[in-house]
Amino acid sequence: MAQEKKLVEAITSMEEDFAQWYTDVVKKAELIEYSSIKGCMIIRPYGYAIWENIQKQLDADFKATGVENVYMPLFIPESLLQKEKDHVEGFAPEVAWVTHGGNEKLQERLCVRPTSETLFCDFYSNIIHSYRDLPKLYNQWCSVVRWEKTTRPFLRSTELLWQEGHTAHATAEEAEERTIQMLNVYADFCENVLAIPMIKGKKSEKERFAGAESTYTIEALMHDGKALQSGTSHNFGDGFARAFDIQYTDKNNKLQYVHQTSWGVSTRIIGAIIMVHGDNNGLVLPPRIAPIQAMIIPINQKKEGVLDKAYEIKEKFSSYRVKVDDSDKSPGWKFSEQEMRGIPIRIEIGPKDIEKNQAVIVRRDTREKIFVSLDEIVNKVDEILKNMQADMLKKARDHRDSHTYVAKDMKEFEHIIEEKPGFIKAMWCMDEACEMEIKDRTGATSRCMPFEQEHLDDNCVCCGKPAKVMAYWGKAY
RNA sequence: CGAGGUGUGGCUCAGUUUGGUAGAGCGCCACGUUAGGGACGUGGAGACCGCAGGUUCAAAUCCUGUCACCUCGACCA
Repeated sequence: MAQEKKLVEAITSMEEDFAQWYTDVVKKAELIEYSSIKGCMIIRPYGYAIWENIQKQLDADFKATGVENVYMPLFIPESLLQKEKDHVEGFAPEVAWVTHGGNEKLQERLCVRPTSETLFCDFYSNIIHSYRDLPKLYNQWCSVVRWEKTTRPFLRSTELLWQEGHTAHATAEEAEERTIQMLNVYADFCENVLAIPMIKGKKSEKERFAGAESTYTIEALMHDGKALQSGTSHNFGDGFARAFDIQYTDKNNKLQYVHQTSWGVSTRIIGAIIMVHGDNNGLVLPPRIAPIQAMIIPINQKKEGVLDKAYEIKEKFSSYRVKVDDSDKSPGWKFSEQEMRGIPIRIEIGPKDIEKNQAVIVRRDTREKIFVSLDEIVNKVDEILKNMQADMLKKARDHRDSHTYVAKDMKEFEHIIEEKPGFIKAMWCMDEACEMEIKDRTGATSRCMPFEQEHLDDNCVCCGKPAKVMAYWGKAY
């Protein structure tokens, strides 16, 4: 990486300033434009196309498990938000309030939804009466607003696009099953489509969602060694049902509370794609999510026949997302542009190639140049896209694994945090005091208690008392 | 919300110390020549210097206030 020749001067190198690198990539790849409202970004066509691909594939995954889409209101009356105590306390500091309609002051303030649990609960309390009405498996694609103090494109914005699934079940077991099922849907999607390996696990009490009985998470490691919570799935038990009075009559004619779940991923996941796969020349998109999978770049396109050949090649790729860059820029410009935007494959076609009935294919991630006969180009591109998808996941996994450390006492823990950014695996007594102390001393938070447990030691990394669990720790976005 | 920093054509910045009425590079537009890693020439458009007051004959420059953005903390998905 360090000795790699830097071709795009417009992007600050990661090693120099990771935060600036991120901002440069986001801007130069034309994913977003800053708007005049703090924390609200304009998602440009290329950035939105990535989100649309995420939506398309995740939505199909949800529906395959029986989920249906709905749409809930943007506003929540204050009284409704107040119904579940923990929930309000968790979200009240960061909600935006509507106080006036036109010039009239409202009788009751409305909050712009920071999340829609309360709306779904209110809705469910009206439509669920019998065990025959269960389960309810609803999801909505929408945006929510959280008045954040510090914001960054995709990672933390005031308004964010996401999906929130909300389900209601007859039994606790069924709710727990659904919670884990959706977490797996997310993790599989991230690995298979986004080429981002995830640590699946349970959040500590402290990190748990406001109002939830348990929160599960998928955690990814970014290139700079910081962790990113990339999706969550919550089991609410019957807490919300009791607060909102969501009851049904069971087979024995007894009144029961429903058990609920909610789960979401947001545009934040785009931040993960950038920070896991990107390099000093810009974005690198996994082929399965890339809005453009291959860009055909004609060389000397004014020369007769070159552009025609480029379009002719494009025609061969009807089932792929392929474009021709026929703009009036120089080839070098187009190369840089293709790299900044993370387009997985570049197909160069010029007079010399046409003579030999070939094209030059260049992989975005490895920059490998491959000369291929035009007769075999579709198969070759297909093969490269598949390899690239697999290689990117492997590379990300290797990076994560080589940046995951074990700490057995606080001295080790502090040393690792100082010297080697990444995940730290450490045993924990599950006492919140230790969690707080670790945060105070190192800045690291508990990321999750992974499903895949390991016994590293008998004692808690912090207090030395008997440990109950192995947890992942790290500095997080 | 605390500490520090920055606001000047679309972008990056010079000019501010010592007030005299705004400059460069890139980008943009037109024409021509080019074309295998951000091409070149010629011509052109584009800024009431973040905003609001104040001092002064005169303010990008000095004073007061305010807003926005960035970095680092605290808080949070």
